[in-house]
Amino acid sequence: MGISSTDLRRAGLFRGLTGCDLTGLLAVARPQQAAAGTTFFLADDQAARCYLLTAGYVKLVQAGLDGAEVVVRMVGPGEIFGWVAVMGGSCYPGTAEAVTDSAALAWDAEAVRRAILATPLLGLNALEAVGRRLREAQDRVRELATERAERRVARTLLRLADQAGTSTSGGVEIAIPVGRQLLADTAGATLHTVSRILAAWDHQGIIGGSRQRIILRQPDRLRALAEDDSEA
Amino acid sequence: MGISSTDLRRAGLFRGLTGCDLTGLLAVARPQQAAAGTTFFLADDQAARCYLLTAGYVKLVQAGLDGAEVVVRMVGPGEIFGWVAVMGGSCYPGTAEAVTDSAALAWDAEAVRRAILATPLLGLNALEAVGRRLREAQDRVRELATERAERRVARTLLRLADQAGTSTSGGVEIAIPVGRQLLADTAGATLHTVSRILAAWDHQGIIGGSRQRIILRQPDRLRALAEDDSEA
DNA sequence: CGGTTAGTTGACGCTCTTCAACGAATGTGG
DNA sequence: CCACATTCGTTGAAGAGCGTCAACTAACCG
Repeated sequence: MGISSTDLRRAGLFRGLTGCDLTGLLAVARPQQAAAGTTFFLADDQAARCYLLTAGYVKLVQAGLDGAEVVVRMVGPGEIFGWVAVMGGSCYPGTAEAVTDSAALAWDAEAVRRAILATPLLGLNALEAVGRRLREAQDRVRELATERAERRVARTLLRLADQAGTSTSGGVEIAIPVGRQLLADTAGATLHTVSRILAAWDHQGIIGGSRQRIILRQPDRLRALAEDDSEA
Repeated sequence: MGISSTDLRRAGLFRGLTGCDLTGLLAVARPQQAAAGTTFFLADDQAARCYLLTAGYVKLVQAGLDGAEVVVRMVGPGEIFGWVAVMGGSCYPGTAEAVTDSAALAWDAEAVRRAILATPLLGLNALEAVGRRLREAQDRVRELATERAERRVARTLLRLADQAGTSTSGGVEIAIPVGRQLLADTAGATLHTVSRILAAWDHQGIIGGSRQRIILRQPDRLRALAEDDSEA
């Protein structure tokens, strides 16, 4: 079950690259695994490698001064992580912890620099990927600054569904084990607030699920909560 | 008062480029001005150009659903803006409004793509610049999610001082006209909360200044407020 | 000197956090 | 298969922070 070049081509990062380029990149990549709960790297580690997630889900977590955790990003298959610190030659700003059993390809910082210099299109693609993430981060800044918890949680659920949703008969199920704490750390709220909000939505039939599992039964109503100015 | 290649070289974006590359880039750049209060581009405009600020200060603003504004970033001389939207071929996510009279160099989206393909190092530099932005944005996400208003305002002031501070006898003066509203939009708070916080600091001699002008009289105490877990 | 913009300050109340206790689901070892 | 510890989730009550409303003062500008 090796990783083929066609797998790689599917990742946006490698769009437009020649087969030759891809095999060259594969040759210097190191496969790496992380079981659920373990990490690819820790915050403040010297950034030595950057990653392309091939399977599983990884959360990038930053710790606040008082121990509060914030999920900066959820990474899904085909997405890259750890690139920013590597390009800047600094330390990783957060910890990359596998939420499910995960697999990734890792490249050394120097190998990536060489690859971009040799294949400028790769740099262009990376720039686009990092740019998209910058945009997402800026959107979250706006949301945290202006919107209230309920709406942020709604958005968080929709994003997760977008990233890891599988359509079932009863609605869209999020294929990642999502606990209240994780949701809270992602939405910028406390476990308690999230629990209350979800309980209310559950009673209204908007969502369902059980421990660590969430099903969006009425995504439209969630979308309304996330975007509308008035209530439903 | 044209812009020389040495000016450009000072901007991190062009580090390591040859004089030949630089003159080529200069040849396709269009100088553009914006008086204080006017804009380089508006949110939801089709992203046609990206910019390198050569003089002045520009704020990138996103508007929330209810009309609340959030300052996503303050841009100073030598920094680039508008790149993310251009690379993604999408619309600008926010408005770029000059806070002081400003000047910039603008490049067409296609020219930038060509330049990066021709000069991969430029792509590498851009990737690093965008990466730094991403990191800053993620830091702000963490701050907004975990810290309270007072600390966020302290950080905002320190950042502004870092970016546009001039040392004077009485302390570090921020060389940008900073109103309470701007500060609030940047820190993620309301005008009123900011006013109260600054009034308190003023009484304690931590800061000073007058209308639209702020002087950090005791930057160390501000730093303590921004970073320490306990109070002063 | 009026008009306008920027800033201050008080009172009130809504969200959300905090503190605390409880209930429910999962896994483990006997 | 059942007692057990552990993790996860729920729910109530109290209070803090900060947003909102409102009124007022001070500075700037023709």
